[in-house]
Amino acid sequence: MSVPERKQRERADRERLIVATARDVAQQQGWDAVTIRRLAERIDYSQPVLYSHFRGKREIIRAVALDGAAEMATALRTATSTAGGPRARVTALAHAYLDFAARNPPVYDAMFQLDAGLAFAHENTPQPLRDAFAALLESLGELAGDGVHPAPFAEVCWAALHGLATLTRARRLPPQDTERRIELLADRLAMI
Amino acid sequence: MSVPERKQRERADRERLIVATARDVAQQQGWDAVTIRRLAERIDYSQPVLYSHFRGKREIIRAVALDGAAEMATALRTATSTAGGPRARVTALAHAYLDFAARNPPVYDAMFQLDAGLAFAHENTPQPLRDAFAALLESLGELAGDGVHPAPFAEVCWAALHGLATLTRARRLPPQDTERRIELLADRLAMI
DNA sequence: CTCGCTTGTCTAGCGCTGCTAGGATCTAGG
DNA sequence: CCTAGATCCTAGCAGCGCTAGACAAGCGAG
Repeated sequence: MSVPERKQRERADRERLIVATARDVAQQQGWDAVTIRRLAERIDYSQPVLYSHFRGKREIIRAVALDGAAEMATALRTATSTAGGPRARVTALAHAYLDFAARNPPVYDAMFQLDAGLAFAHENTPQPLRDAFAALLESLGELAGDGVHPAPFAEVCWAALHGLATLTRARRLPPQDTERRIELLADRLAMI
Repeated sequence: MSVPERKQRERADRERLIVATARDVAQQQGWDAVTIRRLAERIDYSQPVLYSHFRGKREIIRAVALDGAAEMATALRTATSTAGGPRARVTALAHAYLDFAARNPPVYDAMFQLDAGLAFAHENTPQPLRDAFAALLESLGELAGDGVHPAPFAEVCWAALHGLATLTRARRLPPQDTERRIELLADRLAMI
């Protein structure tokens, strides 16, 4: 292996380490605790090293969001693939979605709430995000019914799931009725 | 008027000025630009004066949220009161809700996104928030249908509206199809 | 009217943040 | 071994939330 190749690989490793550390700190103490200084101390480098990888905190959040999108896409696909009919698929999808949001709040925020310079359904939407949304569309679009455009339909379903996820976590909705809400959503939106 | 009364009134005036200034700055430049220092400079007082009114930034956000909740409640009631049937009422409500969110992003964030120590459906939920949610329930609950609990139903509707509002503003959903999404939501959720 | 006290306000400061300039150090190639 | 360049760190700026302690204004008592 040539020397520049090794250097490049080490650099990529360190970049992954930064992103993983950021995600870890965010998971433990929230995004506010993710400071460049703290990350630098955690990985035993000085601050300017981090700035040589990422332009700022926004770009780190962005990197975490892209990682999370890939994870979520596989989680959704796994959940729907093992379900029987369309009705079971949509509830499985809803459970998987809300479960991911509940288990990884900072990652979910990075993907959908924080300002990480991310735009969806746009020409320069990064691939992992496109893929995660595709995973949603796959299961939801098939339930749109005759004469209903699958895309806006899936968007509304997604919005409902997103609303349930964020309002529950922000303690704007009591968490105990989640199951009933999912069933209700499936009944109405995904009526077969 | 007695002297302590006058002092108390002046103090209340100043408190309203602080909240109004915070809302103004947030509307113009976002919540990140709302710093105690900046607010103090804007109202020509020093920082400790602000801390004599509010324990910190959280409490200021909270005050803005409560103001906004009262505003939203009247906006929703106005919109639904002038609509004819249930179907017209739910679309009017959806439009009013999304309109409020689009016109007052920082206020909406203070109410539903930011950590302002606010909890809904809780014993110590402040009155304006209870009232805003009551305004939502009024119009949405009547569409639940037979054998469906109105409260969870209204919560799901609310979650869908919240999802549309936040995802659109965060540029996760393209804004141009909003009208179609509202119609779709009304068709499915509020089918009569 | 004057004195002491409460109440209100400000100045100054601590520790933290994101971010950057410029110097030190280490490495690879000649 | 010696030099050029890449790499990294020390040190610093401006701004943040928040607070301690100094200071002034206004009140009631004598």
